[in-house]
Amino acid sequence: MTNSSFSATIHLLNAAARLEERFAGELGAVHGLALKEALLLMHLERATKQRLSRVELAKRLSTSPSTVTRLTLPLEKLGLVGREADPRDARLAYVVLTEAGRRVVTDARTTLQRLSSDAFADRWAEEEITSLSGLLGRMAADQAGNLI
Amino acid sequence: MTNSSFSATIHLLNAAARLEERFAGELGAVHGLALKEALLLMHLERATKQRLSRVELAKRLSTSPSTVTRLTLPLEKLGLVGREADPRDARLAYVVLTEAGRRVVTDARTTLQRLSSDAFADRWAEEEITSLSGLLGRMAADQAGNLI
DNA sequence: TTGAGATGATTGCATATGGAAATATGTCGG
DNA sequence: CCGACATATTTCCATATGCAATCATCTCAA
Repeated sequence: MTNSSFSATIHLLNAAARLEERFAGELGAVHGLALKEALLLMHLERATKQRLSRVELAKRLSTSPSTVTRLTLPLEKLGLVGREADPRDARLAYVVLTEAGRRVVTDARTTLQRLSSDAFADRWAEEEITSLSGLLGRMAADQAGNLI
Repeated sequence: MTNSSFSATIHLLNAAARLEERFAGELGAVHGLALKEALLLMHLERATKQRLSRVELAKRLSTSPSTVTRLTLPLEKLGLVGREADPRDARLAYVVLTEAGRRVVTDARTTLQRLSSDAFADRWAEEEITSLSGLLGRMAADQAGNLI
């Protein structure tokens, strides 16, 4: 008997790698955004005041604070995000979604939704997708600030 | 109503990122292997004659041929894999698992199984994990040479 | 109030990775 | 057989990323 946790893990890593590969190309071609940049904007969109500290973004993206710093640089130059200080804590440098950023993230999400639908288009019943989504969602049950 | 494909996709990417982060540390500490190196060895172990061409490995790992070339270099120096030519096609440079590689991959898989079990330890019923594994496996149904 | 330790952000450095180019070899039609 | 095109591998180059060090600021206890 094969360890089912192991089996799920291997399948999960494989599926994610394939999806990322598949998404990166089209998302970049359509919006000039990397997948992680789109996810970053989506986190901002969903946050209170549409802003988050860099450390908080790093946690939600499962990446390092330094990566967030470098990820936001080009987005700031493009005017998709801005920078805000916290009056109570001068260490914080919030990343805040701009009006232009709101437009871009809306479009990018539409593209991601289409790509997602395509990925499940064949051989999948709606209830199977819902079941999969629910189970995967449970893996993030302990996590704050989920996108969905 | 939220697009369930989109929801599943977002959860999938998030779950994979968290698992990779979690696994990388311990796998490296225990065996000195990166997650992708362990997966590479596992693919070889499962293949006919325990060998695969670099292009085939790239497909199965969802990475580029150049990455496979560089991934195998240190593994070869460690004696975990070797190189074999194909008598019929001089372009091919098979990556073949060595006896030392077999031992290492057995140990690494044991570690991965333990880490996987830990990841699902709480809040998960066996049948839920099996269901998740089955659904994720369907996402790879079109793929040749699956690990599981 | 003050000093020790914690936290947020950035930067330097080393490593990882993809894509294009270069090279070698194979295949196929004429 | 020959040339055009395809395929496998490697290398070059640019980019991406994590970690450790650094700096600034905050918190808390004495």
